[in-house]
Amino acid sequence: MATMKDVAKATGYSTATISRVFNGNDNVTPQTRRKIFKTAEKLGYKPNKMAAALRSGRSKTIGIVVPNIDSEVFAAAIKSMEETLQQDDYHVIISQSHESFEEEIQIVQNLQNLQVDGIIVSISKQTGNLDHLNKLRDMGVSVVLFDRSIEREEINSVLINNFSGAYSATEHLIQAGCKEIVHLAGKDHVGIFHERRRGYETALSKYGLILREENVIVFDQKESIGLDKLKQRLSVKERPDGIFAYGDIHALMALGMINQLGLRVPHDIKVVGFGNQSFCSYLSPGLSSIDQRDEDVGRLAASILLEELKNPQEKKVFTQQMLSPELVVRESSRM
Amino acid sequence: MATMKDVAKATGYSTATISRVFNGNDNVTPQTRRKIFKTAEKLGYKPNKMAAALRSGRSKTIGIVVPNIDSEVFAAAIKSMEETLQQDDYHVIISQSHESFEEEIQIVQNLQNLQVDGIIVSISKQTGNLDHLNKLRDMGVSVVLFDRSIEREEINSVLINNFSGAYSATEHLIQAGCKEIVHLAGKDHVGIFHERRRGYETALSKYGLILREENVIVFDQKESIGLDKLKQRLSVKERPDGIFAYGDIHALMALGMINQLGLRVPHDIKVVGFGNQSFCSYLSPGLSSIDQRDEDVGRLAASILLEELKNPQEKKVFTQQMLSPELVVRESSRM
DNA sequence: CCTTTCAGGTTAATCGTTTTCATTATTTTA
DNA sequence: TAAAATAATGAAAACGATTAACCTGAAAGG
Repeated sequence: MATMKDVAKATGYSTATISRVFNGNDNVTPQTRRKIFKTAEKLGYKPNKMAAALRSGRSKTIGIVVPNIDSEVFAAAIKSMEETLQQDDYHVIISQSHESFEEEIQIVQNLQNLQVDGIIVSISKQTGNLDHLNKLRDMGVSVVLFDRSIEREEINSVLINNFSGAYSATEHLIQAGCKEIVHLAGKDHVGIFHERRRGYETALSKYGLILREENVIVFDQKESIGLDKLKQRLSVKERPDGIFAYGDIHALMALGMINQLGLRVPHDIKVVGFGNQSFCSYLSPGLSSIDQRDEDVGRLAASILLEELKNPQEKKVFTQQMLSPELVVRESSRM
Repeated sequence: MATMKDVAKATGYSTATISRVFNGNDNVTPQTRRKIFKTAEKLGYKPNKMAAALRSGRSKTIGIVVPNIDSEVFAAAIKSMEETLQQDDYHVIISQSHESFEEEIQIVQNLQNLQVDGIIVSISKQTGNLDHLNKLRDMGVSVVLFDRSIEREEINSVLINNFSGAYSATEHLIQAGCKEIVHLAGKDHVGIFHERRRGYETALSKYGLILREENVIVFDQKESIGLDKLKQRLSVKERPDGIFAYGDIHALMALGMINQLGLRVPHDIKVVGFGNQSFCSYLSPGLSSIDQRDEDVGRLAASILLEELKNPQEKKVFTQQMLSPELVVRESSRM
């Protein structure tokens, strides 16, 4: 493998000049530049990024930390992050915390040793504080959170407005004529699920509907208890006429149960999910859902990071963006 | 940030010894080891991987190249690769080729400049030859392909047997009583789709069923033409009683159409998909499907890579693994 | 014609490790 | 007990770039 020295020797220039040529726009004559490029090409010279990273302190590498890579949310966000960062010649290193706070801390450590220039993180459900990230930030590594955060922390973040998403979903059901709406809820200690529940509750009260305890069913795809409760709730005489699920998968499970009970969607009961996963549009009836705009989130997070990397990171300045998710109406909730 | 020198100065040992301590089991007294670890801890010393990489030529980094990160197949495979590699202290760099041969070549170049120790690739649909990968291999970088490959190439690879998967899916439909089975097919120039079609055809002929041209419908979720054709095919008097789709999404679309036409699954027509995506089990009726074992594929590909990294890569020796996918039977194809 | 100025280059130190070779201390062997 | 073998450590040269600081020669200004 040819090195800078080889190119220097071959062209008669010094390595400094070679370096300038390969790093863009310093003071070099166009002719010099051309000559150097040509012989570099001929020698098959490619800059060794490790060496550059070591010397300059900038690795041109960004760490991305997510609970899990599989999961449409994170996969889609990572996709657009990679695309955005790659445009500025950054590479992307991926790690999974598996929803464990400890693993997350370990990973952040590792990434620091790897000299990443920045990291983009979606914190684990167990993450109790952001000390590990703040420490990193203090050491000059840019940090951006996405999808999940912790309130009151002064840190760059790109979130979606789970509250407003849930609110519009519920509002939409109400406007479609639903009077008795069930909410399939996530565990309440998870911030985003809590917000979704709040959105549901607020919409109900705004429209003068009564918030009934039995209409909030905590639901998890790994446990059958939620499904049982739903079945019960749908089997009473005055059964609900709308369901807002905190996730598309849960909406899908509800659809199955509805089907089993011989009810028809949307005629007897209307359903809205959350996430707008790709299968929603291929179901029939199509499942209405809240689009989380994962790719937008990813792109934005990456842009904020790039911005901070370009400009001398002024202390204590941080960006918080909250995207509004969009309701996508399909047949499952039509009047 | 503390460096090796700092630890050396603080302990009185030389950097060589520090290095030995941090790289495991060379000749160092347990006491020395302990002392060094202790002061290293105190100083907050962490080895700089960039420097180590530069000096040793080993970056402890593996590049993963996939067409797209979102897509359950790749996301799941990447997930288990990351988990496997991380156990041996390797990091994972991800790039997307967007199904473009040119991008793929570019990426492989980049990864080489990054001094990755190995790469795991799922080639793009456009990739016509493996010159770029063979070149890399010749330069001492380990290469493993997964999910997709090119016939007759002598290169490490982990694939699933698309033929046998499709065969068992079709066979299963036949054994469930289907006499007239439609195959929703992918474009035939894509290797894996071609194999699936072959599996379908072979099963038919094995069981003495006639292969009718009108029963093979090329289908793409982005075009409506396939769906139209399917509708037509299902609207005739002697309509098909089974559908084997080359993807779960396509099966899902078929289910929608079946629903629309007032037919019942599995009573009037049975359906099997391919991929066993997570939504399959939450549908009702549950969608039978071929499980591609993405996580196994990922884990295996990573293991093969690790193996090769450990042992001096003997030339011209390569491993090819073909996993058999498994049929998962659900209600959509019950008798 | 002499001094500035500045574009275009060069020199050489440096980033933080790994690793070869040499050195010293310790144990084994004959 | 001397010689040989072994174990534990050290000195210093890489690895391949970046970059601060320093040159040089020619154009420009007076």
